[in-house]
Amino acid sequence: MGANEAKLYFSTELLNWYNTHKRDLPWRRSRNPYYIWISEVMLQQTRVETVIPYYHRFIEQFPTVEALADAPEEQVLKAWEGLGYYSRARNLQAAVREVKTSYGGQVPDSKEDISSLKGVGPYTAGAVLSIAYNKPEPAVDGNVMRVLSRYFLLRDDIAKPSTRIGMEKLAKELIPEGKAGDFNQALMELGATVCTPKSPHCLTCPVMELCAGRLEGAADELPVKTKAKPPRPERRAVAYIEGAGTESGRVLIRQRPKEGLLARMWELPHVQLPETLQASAGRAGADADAGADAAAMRFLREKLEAEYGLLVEPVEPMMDTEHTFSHIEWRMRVYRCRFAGFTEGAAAAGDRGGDAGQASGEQQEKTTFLWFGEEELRQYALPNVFVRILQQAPPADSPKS
DNA sequence: AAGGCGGGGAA
DNA sequence: TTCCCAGCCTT
Repeated sequence: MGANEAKLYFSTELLNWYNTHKRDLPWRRSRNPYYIWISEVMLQQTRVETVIPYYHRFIEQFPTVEALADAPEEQVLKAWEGLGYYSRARNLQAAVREVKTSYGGQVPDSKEDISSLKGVGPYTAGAVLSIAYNKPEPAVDGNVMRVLSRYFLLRDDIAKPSTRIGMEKLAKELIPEGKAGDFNQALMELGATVCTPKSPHCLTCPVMELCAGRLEGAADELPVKTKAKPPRPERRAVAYIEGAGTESGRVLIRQRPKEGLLARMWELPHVQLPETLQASAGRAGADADAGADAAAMRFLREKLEAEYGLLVEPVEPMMDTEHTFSHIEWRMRVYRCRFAGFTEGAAAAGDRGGDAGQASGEQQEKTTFLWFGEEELRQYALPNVFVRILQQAPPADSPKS
């Protein structure tokens, strides 16, 4: 069996299989390059089932390049709330604005032009070019690398950039004449539904007869991929600050800095506890933690005042929760706090949000605080971990039992 | 080349 | 629990 024969068999059978087995996905009902692009960005590191509702809402809210380009960033971030990797949303809008101003609103159809857009890497460029324009460009993602690793018995570490380059070369050779869009999608579809990471469904695979990985009994060990480092744990004390008087029923939130983790998202104020306070905070309500809670509450109060001129009086622990990022694990304890104002020099939080100057760090950007209630729910984007806390926390004005 | 950057579903 | 998902960007 020659190598070329195995390749032709692979492409032919895969394409035939796709034509009868492809899922009916929203973005497959359109050839609009803008819609394809939106879907591809949302699908980066995110599952199809998760993306579908976001996709519908997003194209309804921003139906054209122009609509997204002209929208306030706050609104775009809100539409992305819960999807994660929020730089995708900011990069997408920046790129769409570039398309509006430099490309007359038309999504570029050349590799060079589309690759110059923010957030458009090798995969997304190939996906849009092939699916929307049927250009013979490879679109190599995790699915494709897994499928090719198994079928061609490639033991290269797919975590290495050099491996992806090789896969792209191979994938491009496999594209049947005039069928780039369908073939690339077929490759990913096979990886998503048949050639799965664990226990692949080889018996229903359209190319199992010549799959070198299966014939070698190595399908389960492929692809080779170096393990990621485990996330580093961080203990954090969160301030659940209830409003009083005209702000009754609301909770104080702040906006994160414009760069870095969860950039420009809103959240409950929180501080990382120093190592000396990290060890003991573990189980809410346990007597043994009373001292640790007292120390954590004191640290929380002092830190918020020093950093933001925010005066609070922590009252008691409310709940514990964890949130794991790719590289950090937040172990959080939420403390109910009484609001006691801002120090002189730090503007009070108002309906429109007030700037609170930071006592330390002359070059740091100012932090905006505001009272978050029912009316603000639709406007401000919060990471899921804080949405969960707010949902579980009892209403601020409800009597405690 | 390595690390930052979310969140959730599947096994 | 562990893995990894239709990846990209910065250093």
